[in-house]
Amino acid sequence: MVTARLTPTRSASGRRRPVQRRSRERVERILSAAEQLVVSQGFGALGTREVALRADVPVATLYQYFADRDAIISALIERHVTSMDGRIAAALASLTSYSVRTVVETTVEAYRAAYLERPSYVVLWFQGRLSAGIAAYIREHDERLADEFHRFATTAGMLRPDADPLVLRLCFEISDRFLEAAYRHDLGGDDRIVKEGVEMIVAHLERYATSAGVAGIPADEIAIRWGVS
Amino acid sequence: MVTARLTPTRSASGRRRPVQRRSRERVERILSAAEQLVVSQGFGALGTREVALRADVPVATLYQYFADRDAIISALIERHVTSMDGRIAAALASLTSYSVRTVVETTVEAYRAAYLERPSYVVLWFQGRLSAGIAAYIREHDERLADEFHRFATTAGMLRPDADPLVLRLCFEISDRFLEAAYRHDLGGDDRIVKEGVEMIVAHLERYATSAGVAGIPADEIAIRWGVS
Amino acid sequence: MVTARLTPTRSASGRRRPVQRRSRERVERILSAAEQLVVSQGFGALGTREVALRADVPVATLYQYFADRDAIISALIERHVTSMDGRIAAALASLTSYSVRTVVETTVEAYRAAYLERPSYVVLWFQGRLSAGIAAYIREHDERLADEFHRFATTAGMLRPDADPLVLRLCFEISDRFLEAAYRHDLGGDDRIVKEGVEMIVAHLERYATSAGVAGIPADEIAIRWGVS
Amino acid sequence: MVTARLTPTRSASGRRRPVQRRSRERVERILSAAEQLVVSQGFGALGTREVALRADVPVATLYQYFADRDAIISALIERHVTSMDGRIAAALASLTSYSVRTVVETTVEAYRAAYLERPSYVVLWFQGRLSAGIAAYIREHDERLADEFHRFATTAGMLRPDADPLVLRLCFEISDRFLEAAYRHDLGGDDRIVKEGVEMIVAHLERYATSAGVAGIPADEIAIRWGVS
DNA sequence: CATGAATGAGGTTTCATTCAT
DNA sequence: AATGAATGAAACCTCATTCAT
Repeated sequence: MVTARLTPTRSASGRRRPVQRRSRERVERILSAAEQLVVSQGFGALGTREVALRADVPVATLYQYFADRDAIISALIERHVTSMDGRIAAALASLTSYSVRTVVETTVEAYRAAYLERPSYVVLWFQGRLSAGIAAYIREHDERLADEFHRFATTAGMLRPDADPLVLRLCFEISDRFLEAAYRHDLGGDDRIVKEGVEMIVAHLERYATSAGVAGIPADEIAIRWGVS
Repeated sequence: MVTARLTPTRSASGRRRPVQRRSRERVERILSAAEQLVVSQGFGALGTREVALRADVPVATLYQYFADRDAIISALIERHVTSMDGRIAAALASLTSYSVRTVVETTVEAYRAAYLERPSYVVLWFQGRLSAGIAAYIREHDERLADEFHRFATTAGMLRPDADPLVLRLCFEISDRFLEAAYRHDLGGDDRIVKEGVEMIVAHLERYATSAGVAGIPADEIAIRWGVS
Repeated sequence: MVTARLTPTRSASGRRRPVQRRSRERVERILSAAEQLVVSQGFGALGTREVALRADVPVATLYQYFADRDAIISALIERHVTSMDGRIAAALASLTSYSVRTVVETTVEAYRAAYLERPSYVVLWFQGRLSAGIAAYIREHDERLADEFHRFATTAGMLRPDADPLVLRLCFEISDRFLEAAYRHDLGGDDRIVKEGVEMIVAHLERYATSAGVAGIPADEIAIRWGVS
Repeated sequence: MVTARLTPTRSASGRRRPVQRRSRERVERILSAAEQLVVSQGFGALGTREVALRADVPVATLYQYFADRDAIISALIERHVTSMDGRIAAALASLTSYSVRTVVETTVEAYRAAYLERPSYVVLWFQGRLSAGIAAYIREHDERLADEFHRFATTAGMLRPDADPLVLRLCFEISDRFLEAAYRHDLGGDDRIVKEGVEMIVAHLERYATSAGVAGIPADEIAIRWGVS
């Protein structure tokens, strides 16, 4: 875990101190190097020596910022998760009409935009999930996100009140997978696969939707807003 | 890759030579040890030393049967794939009526039966997919299987002739995933997840099905048989 | 070695400068932390990081007060030696009658009192003796102390003038050892071992003693005083 | 701990197999290197890298013979202890008359002979005693040896039956120490120190001796023999 | 004077693989 | 064919120390 002192604090004068800026840059460089490595060689290749080499810092310096090798992986994942959550929240908040289809499509679009910007995402997401603690972290996050969707969709009246949260969790799992498949061979993402996947998800969710949830609910008629936690 | 000499060849006399039988047993022991290890400790723990220890053979002896560590993993996967393919073929061959639903359900049931017998499957399948060459192997196999399904289903008249093979490939991907989700926390497989997943796949495939493919075609009306390759 | 600036010097005004007082406190804190560490974890655990942590000063700050890690150990030992010498001097100065037995017993008692107050002593003494320079320092000190005893005892007429200084040095060595043995398992010191040891030393020294040295010489008949160096 | 297979076993033909001889030589080389290192630089310098360098084997090879760094230290100590015990037993077995003095002098002579042959002994003995498990091992060994002496001496009628075993333990401790002192500066051992030390021990033990134990008991009048365990 | 940050050097251990027999 | 022994390469991590501020 990145140590707290790296969180951007401002000195009394209001300027960031250069030392802190340098630290920040280094953490960035290290994480970028790690990401690059994971993406090109797989998670197994993420060794301290290699990361340090690519980040152009001495190995010992890694330990200034990260407790151990796992902490680097954690930070990598965390960074992605946070970024992803932000993108989804922003995308959903800007919708004017909420239907199962618009919500699903918008969410998928948010992922696609992220993938476009950072192709490392898929690799991180899929391979990171395997090792011990990380797996738990990602899974919990995904389930939390799915449950948030469930709460939002039922409260907003898109899904019937008795819709099982498990359904949404499954939809997240499956979306993960078709997205992975879509981006596996094609850095831009195979449009046909995405389209098929979205149809599958939308069709499935509409089984649990209210008629308003199918037709769409104007944003101003919804009391609850996404991500206003 | 298992070295060629292990493929069951018969000596001039027509009897297997005892040495070969011993070799065969050893390969089995090694692969079983490897599988046991992967399942209990994860793929990272599959080291030559450990495998040899559990198989009760000297480490150096591994190299009599396998070119290198990766070859052990490959053989492990290959063994599973072959076993899985056989199970699916047998299950489908015994159907009396072929519909999208019965074919999907039967296939999924075949997987479930295999998982029940060999819980190692999920681990092997999901974690093995990560490292380099293995990933390619599994993916190719899955695509070949999906394409075989496509050929079978269109030839048999279950799917419309213009159904995109890609649709079936996607269904395989997604089935993989909901099965993984179902078996992740529950060694017996979460029935609700499996049911949801099957419904999603069936509903999606029926979009591309003929009416006969939805209703079911008697086995004796189908010219082509599954697995008679 | 503690840097010179820490020797209590007075500024021109005759008052200690507050900065120096702070330094002094810090040195104390550092040494206490080091001692605590050595006693609880052994000498091997005396690392800069750990000492700094326990002393609650930044690691780099250690180097304001000590040239390097060894200097901390040296200071630790020095502090003990000085304290020990003071205790012995005080104890001996208060004797009213000087005989081989009273001197030995009093000296041993002084050690015991010190051990009682600072159980760290044994650890410091025995383990510290190993590394390079420290060993020499302690040995020299012990020999100087033994020689001082020799000078005192012969001048005072307790030992015969021709008694070999080597005998006293040996007695110091051996006392060290039986004390270590006595305190090894027993924080209070095993009385039986101490008693045996004292008897052994006294008996041995009396071989070289004058008859007055065995019987005891009143303090006011002795021209030389201990510790008036 | 050296693995069992290194114990000199003979093959069916009665010849040592060359492979085993080579292993044996390597273990010797490693232990000698370690010993040399400990003696010249102290125990702290006993690092795997350094030992391997001096033994002229790759670092990884150390782990063929020793489980870890500590195992090397253990083997070093064990080797010395075994050798020492043998020497003492041999020396005592050859005595024709047993008195407190002859037994003490003979034992000390055995130590001296060992020191002469292997000057590393003192260092090993004294410094090894500090780290964790080794300390316990040596101490226990010493106490066992002392108790064996006690049993032998009381059974043989040299010491009074009520002599406290603790007395002998203390004598061992102290002998250790005066020997250390004697050999500290002088590779041949300072004769005067040894002489003083022996006198001190003999004098002390004679306090607990029978008159026969002082005068000497002919070997053939003693039922029990040393080291015939 | 004080210190956060940086780092070269080294620590021990494991690994997959090869080779001599 | 079988294997005990050997090993280069790399793994992660810690340490005492210095330096720029």
